[in-house]
Amino acid sequence: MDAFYASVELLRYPQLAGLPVVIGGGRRDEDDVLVKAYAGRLGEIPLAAFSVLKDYVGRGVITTATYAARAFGVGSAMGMMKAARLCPQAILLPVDFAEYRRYSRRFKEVILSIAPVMEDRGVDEVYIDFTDVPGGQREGGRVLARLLQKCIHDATGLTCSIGVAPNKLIAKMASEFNKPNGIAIVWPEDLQERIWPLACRKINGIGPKTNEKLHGHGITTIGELAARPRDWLVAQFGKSTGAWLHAAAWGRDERPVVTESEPVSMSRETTFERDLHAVRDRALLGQIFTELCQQVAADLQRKGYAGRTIGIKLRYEDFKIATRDQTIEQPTQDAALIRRIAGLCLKRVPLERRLRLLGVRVGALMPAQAAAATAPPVPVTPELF
DNA sequence: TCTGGGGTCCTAGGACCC
DNA sequence: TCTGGGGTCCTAGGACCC
Repeated sequence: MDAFYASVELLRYPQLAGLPVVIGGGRRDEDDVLVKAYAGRLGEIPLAAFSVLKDYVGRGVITTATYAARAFGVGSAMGMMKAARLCPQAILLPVDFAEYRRYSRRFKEVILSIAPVMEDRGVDEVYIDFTDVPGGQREGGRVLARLLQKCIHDATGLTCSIGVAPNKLIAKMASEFNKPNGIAIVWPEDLQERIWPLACRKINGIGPKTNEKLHGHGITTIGELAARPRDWLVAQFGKSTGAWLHAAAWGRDERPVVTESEPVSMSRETTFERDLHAVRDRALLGQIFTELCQQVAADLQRKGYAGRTIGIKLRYEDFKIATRDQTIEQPTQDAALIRRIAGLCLKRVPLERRLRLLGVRVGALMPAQAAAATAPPVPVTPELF
């Protein structure tokens, strides 16, 4: 989906069309301020709904920016304070995940009604297997892609960009070619001309670290990566990553479109308004800790899962991360038990430095029903003879 | 001007068992 | 008395993605 969160907000507030708008989480000033520059131009937007980026205080990051805001160099994952310097006049809207999820469900329903083999990749992205969809091969998939775009737009008012290719790896790259509201068809024989000139970073799975390492070896483009012998890549990056890098550069990817999966873990975490100290802010930390446990437990219960591995995550003021976890006998979804085990984890981690973030995680999940079936029988008081 | 939240997967060492 | 592999589980950290 194109600029998904921002596009949903533009449906709600059409008078923002063409203006720089950013969607950001985190905290804002108590009093949301409407900047004078926009006074009179925005009609009936409730003042409480938004503020202006330059008035933001806090530690949030941008989740989405409209194309008008992107023109100022503002982009996702950028700190709000930095974005405010680049584009102080941008309208700032708080995130409304519930609303985005509603639109997410809607566009996925549309896709499923047309092409039932769909893999969920988060709130705004999916893989679709065109192979067995009637007409899915016409014009290399362009006809079906156009149909999907039209049906999604009719149902939601939103635009999306679609890449069609022989596998997920190339399709993902192709989907970026003609954003927004674009379609790109990439054939196997297009590899050299359309994929090899791209930066390695465009490969889904090559992040900042691998990219840096590749740069260190003088490898910038996918074509340069493809030129390296497989054995050399294995020697540099290890058996698994090396082989994968080679395959990816040559456009090879056999992963199926996975239509169903079970969650592995659920977690809640929060970044504090200010860094907290384990001793000096003990009461506040304890309260936040308990709330996180309650939230995870509620998530587990609502979704019908229980887990055996309880863990915590700390981020220190210097941004270093520490995790601890402990596995228990029986899966649980109980807030008090999670709190108790997480408390034990907390005792095993250094607490001298101040903390920026605290998180609680439950892993090794299984459906709560299955978990109940594995529970040992309730002990019976032995009869006394 | 400091950098969110919720996930998945991989690696590597150690414990433990056969 | 000393020495084998193989397999699974647990734990901590890290890379990456949306």
